[in-house]
Amino acid sequence: MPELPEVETIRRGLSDLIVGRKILEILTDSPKQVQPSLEVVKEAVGGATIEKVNRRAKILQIFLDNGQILAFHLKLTGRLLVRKQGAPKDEWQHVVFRLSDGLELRFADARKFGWAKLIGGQAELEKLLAEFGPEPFDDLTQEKFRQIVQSSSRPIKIVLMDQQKISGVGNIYACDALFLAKVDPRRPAKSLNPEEAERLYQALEEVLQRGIKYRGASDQYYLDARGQKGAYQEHFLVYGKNGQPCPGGCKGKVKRIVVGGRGTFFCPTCQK
DNA sequence: CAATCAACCTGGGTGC
DNA sequence: TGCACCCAGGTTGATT
Repeated sequence: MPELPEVETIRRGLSDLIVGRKILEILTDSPKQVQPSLEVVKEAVGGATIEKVNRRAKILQIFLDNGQILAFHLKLTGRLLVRKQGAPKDEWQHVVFRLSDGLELRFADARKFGWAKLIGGQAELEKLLAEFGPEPFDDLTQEKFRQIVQSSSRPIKIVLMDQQKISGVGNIYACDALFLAKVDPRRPAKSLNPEEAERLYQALEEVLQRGIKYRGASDQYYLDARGQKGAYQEHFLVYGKNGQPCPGGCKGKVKRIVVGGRGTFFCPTCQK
């Protein structure tokens, strides 16, 4: 999916484009993706005005003036696009929120794994978000990171991507952070010494920051709220670079292995 | 408790 | 062209 940098880029776009607009109607050909049900959501959000757009972990939240919240998870291939009414239909467009001022918020999703969920209020939202670990750039301090790393014997890459331990990190940024920190993705997390843990913490924040700076990675499906591609894919360190020369200049090649069932890219020479 | 795997669905790429 | 097969930014739930 969209990982933290992609979801954050979408959030910023949505914040600029849809705050202050009213939701008029919802149209869908994929009602399963609208929860708890299309009827309930239609009833709850119809006529409500959008007040703000937040992000926590990989979840976007659209706050409405009636106290309810629309939460979205884009999973692997979800897009949230703001278009003018009448603009050409978007690829894989499945849920359309008709807005005031002739706009539409379109939820497109090739694989239909993503969802839009109605949240009744602040308490329910907090309950949903409580299952996520600390947020990079916020409450994920270096000290907290070190504790998380020390408390698991699972492969470090799995721990980085475990949303209950740390929020927002997916496959791309986990691979690149581990390369930047020169840590082998298969290492048991608790085997990292304090110096390695600190290096990985810095590397993680660095690659996430780059992701945001380049407005996300448009490997295949990701687009921002305006339908624009990001550019981080042009700056991948090792992600997707199987067989290519190590970007660290060690004369080795990037290798693809499987860790926890996910394709994992790393340099066996540089990453110890 | 941890590891593994299937499932949710669809599309793109590759090789025969 | 067709078809089989593999891979995919995520997460959940069942099984071992």
